[in-house]
Order: sequence, then C-alpha cells, then structure tokens
Amino acid sequence: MEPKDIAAVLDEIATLLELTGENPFKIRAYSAGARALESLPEDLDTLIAEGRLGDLPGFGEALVEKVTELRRKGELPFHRKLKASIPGGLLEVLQIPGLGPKKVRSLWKELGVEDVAKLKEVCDSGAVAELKGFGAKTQAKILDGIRNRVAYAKRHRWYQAAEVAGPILSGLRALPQVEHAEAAGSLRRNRETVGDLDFLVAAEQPGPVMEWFVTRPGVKEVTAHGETKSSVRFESGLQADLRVVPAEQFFFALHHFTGSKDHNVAMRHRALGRGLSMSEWGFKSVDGTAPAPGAASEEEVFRALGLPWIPPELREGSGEVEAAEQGSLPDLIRPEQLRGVFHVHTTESDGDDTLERMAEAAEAFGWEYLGISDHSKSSQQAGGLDEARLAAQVKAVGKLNASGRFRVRVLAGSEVDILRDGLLDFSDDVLAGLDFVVASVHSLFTLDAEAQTARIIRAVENEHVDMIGHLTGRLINRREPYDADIPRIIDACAANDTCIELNANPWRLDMDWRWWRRAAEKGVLCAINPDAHAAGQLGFTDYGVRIARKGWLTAADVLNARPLGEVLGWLGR
DNA sequence: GCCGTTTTCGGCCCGACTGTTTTCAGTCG
Repeated sequence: MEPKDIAAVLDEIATLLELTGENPFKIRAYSAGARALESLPEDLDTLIAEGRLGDLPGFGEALVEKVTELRRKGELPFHRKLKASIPGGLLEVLQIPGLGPKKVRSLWKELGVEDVAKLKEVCDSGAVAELKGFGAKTQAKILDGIRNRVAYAKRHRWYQAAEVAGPILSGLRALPQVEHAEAAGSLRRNRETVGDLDFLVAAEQPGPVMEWFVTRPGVKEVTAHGETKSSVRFESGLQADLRVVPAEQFFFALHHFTGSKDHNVAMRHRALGRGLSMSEWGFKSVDGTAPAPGAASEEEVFRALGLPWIPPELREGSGEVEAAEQGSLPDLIRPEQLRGVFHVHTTESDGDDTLERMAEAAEAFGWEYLGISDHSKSSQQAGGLDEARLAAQVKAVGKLNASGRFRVRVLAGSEVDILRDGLLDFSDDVLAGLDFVVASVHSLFTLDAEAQTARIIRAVENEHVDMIGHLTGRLINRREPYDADIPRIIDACAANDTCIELNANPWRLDMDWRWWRRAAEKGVLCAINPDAHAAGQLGFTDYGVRIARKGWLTAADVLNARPLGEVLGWLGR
C-alpha cells in the first residue's frame, strides 16, 4: 500500500475511534501520523528497512507496527474490525455541521441512526428534539445540514476562495474602526483548496464591523453572530468567519488562525518548553514567573520563541519549526524571480491567441523567454500538430525572433503526447529539431500504477524530453490523479536530469506541493509553467509560485528562474 | 497513542459560540 493510502487508513481509524468515544489524544496521534505520511522526507521502505520510522516525531511503537503492516500486507486487522463495528453511514452523518462524535454516537445508540436517510427520518418525526442534549433548534439545523450537505462538504479551489475574500478584506480595511485586517487560515497558507475563509480584524469596537460583515452581498445565512465572532454562509456554500480582537492581540490571533493545527501544536510545545502557554490571546507565563512578551508584528511572535518568521505557506507542521530553529528555512521563490515560461499554447492547437499575441503578452511580463508548446498530433481533440505543421511553426517562431518585434525570445517546442507504451508522438529526429520538449499524458488515465509509471519513466528517459507536464493529471475537485508511483518517477527524473513541471493552471497545480521538497532534495528541477491557452492565462504562474513556495522551493530549484543564457545551456545539456 | 533536563505515568493547546441548560457539554477551528 502506498503512503497516501496508508495515511487514508490512519485518518479513517481516527474518525472511527471518535465514534467509539476513544481518548481524543489517541485519535490525534493517528491523524498526526497520517499527516506525516503525506509528506515523508524519505522513502517509506527505506525508513522501515533501516528501523528509522520510529525516529519520526509522533511515530511510536504502535504506529510503526501498523504502518509497517499496511505497507507490507496492504491490510490491518485492527482497522478491519474497527470498521466492522461501526455503521459506515455514520461517517457521512459526522460531516453534517453541528454534529460531532458525541452527538452522532448518541443518535446512533439512542435512536438507531446508521446513515443520513435514517437521520432525516428521526428528525422529521421529531424524535431528535426529545433526545437529551438536543432540542428543536438542533433538529432544525440538522435537517438544514442534510439538505445542503453536498454544497457544504465541498472545498473550494484556492483562487475561487481568493476572489471572494479579496473584496471583503479591502472592505474591512476601509472601515473606520479597523486597525488591521487579514485573511488567515488555509487561504493564507496557500493550500490548493480552501474549506472556509477566516478573517481577522483588530478593532476596539467590534459591533459595527460585525454588522458590516454579516450584511455582505451574497450572504445566504448567518450561522453565528456573537460579540467578537461571526460566521456566514455564501450562496456557493463557502463559509466565512470573522473574529475581532483588540490590537495588542492581533498578531497572536493572526498566527493562531493561520494555523495549521499541527503547526500550532508544535509552536505551543516550544512555548511550554520556555515556560510560556500560548494561545490566540498571547503568551501567559505558566508558573507566573517568566515575563509574557507581547507582539507588535508576527515576526515578534516567532522571535519570542527564538525563531525567525516562518512564511505561512510552510506552516503545515512538517518540520518548519525545526528548520527555523536550525536556521535552515528555505529562501522561497518569489513571482518576480521568474524570467520566462515554457508551456504555452496558441491557436495552432487549442489556444485562443496567436503566437504574436502570446509573445506580446509575455513581453508585458518582462520575461526573457517564452516557450511555445502546442499539442502533438495524437491529441486530436485539441487540434494537435503533425510533423509538417510543427515544422511550419518552428519556422514562424524563427521568423518572429528574427523580426526583432519583441525583446522576449520565443522558444519553439512541443507538448508531445506520451503514448500508451511510453513512446512519444514524434520521432527523436523531429524532437531533436526543437528548442525544448514537454512530454505529457493525455490518454489512458486508468492504466494500473505499474503500467502508468513505466510509461512515464520511459518518456523521462528519452534524451530529448526536457520536462514532464502535469505529472499526475489531476483536476482539483473534478478528477483524481492517475495511478502512478511518484517517488519512482522523481528518482527517474533525478537520474536522467529531466525537469518536472509545476503546472500552474488553478485546476491542476500539478505536481502536488507535497512532493516538491523531496524532488528538490534529489536535485530535480522544477519548471513553473502556466499551461496558458490564452494571453490572459500567462499570469497563472502566480498560482504556480504559491504552490512552489508551499513545496519549500527556492529560485535555485526552479529552471525558469534562470536567465535565458543559462536556460539555453541547460536545454542543450 | 505519544512522550519525558521534573515524569515510564499522567499529562497531552485553548477559547468562542450555541443550544440546552440553570452551570455546562459539545462543536469548531
């Protein structure tokens, strides 16, 4: 079983244990183990073979044993028995807002609720309102949650959430009562999806700010409206929370609500080691002796714990606090460090804009180079080019460069299809005549992992292939990645000096940020490519940079942060 | 289930809000 699947099993164990009323800290241990497995610093088999899995923080005897068994046998009796003891439908019941493990357990044991259908039935009959700890309001809220559960369960892609958050944030900042305002949470951490928005405001008088917030256009429902905290639900199902705090607490609260949970746990642990208890309110001396420092910036929150400021996108509880302590935080790539891009389409295949228009737009970014890579002939649905049309395009690119119309150097390439067996859609002779080659999978998404991996690795090994496009084929919230062994592909890229694309299209953000640290450590270069199908999409690179930062990448790890001369040298390697 | 310059047992991050209560449990982040 692959690490991500093992993580899913641990997560499911955690959820099931919640329903059994198990010790919350035991549950957290399973969840933490799952998070750690999602971004392992090393190969799992190596860690197991060398007996070092237990060296990872949070992995004790029990987790080492269970993870090892899942890796070797793909199954765990403990998990199977646990699962058999609890109705599967309860996991969905648990997703309904307002229902946690205790309430679900009570519904199950007292009223025999085993799935959402039965839950609706007992709500309709009025039996839930009679239950101890429940009431008429809770029952109505559950019915509402059942009605809307599809919309509520959805996580929103980062840029959708950012579009909603932008106007609210600038509106908050414009209010006379507001001293500071920020959006925290997974939006600030640049997660690829956002569950809900977290706004944080410093103001002495929360009242008017709250009132402004709950009356925003598009607010469908106000789900909480307290003195210092309000929650609203938008038409799209997106939820937003606003918290108002006094100015002196703002940066503690900002840190707290930026999270992640795991990061906060690590920070609090560190604080306790210094005699300080840490919360969104600030530091408190544990025994009343140590002075409790304040903070006039987020930097000062970290400084009080002897740490440099940790960029929000690194705060996932995956070793960033340790790296900060050792002074080894990466100098994360910034958007202005990109000097060009590679993966761009034109009207020749499925793009909306001509070669000239794309060059003009790239020039406006101040880029030194623009790599054109239209589809190859097998991608008929995208109007892929055959050899003759490709040759004509190469010629047109040469002519455009020679014309001196643009300072940006246009590179003639191809996004060549990886065929079933790992051969490419163009012969080596044709590929040799291009400035660069992106090889991508556009077909046969359902091959088994072995075949898919072998197919991609064969493309990696082709000496003319410079980079692999959208490595896993995922479309966020729409299509799962295809089944492939990413670590093996990363190793193959390292061995063959092949670059991996970070496809910056906001639907893709592929390869996933969880793999980049590992790739960079193996010396694999990243190309942050917009996969633009129109001039207006070249700016997708900003989304790509966000994900690259999340993957701990520096400018040195990114091919298109290099100047033209170096890039040409690398392409000619 | 994890962890240990107080500890191999007894802790484990902490506070706001809601609803159902009459002082608090559960949920959420």
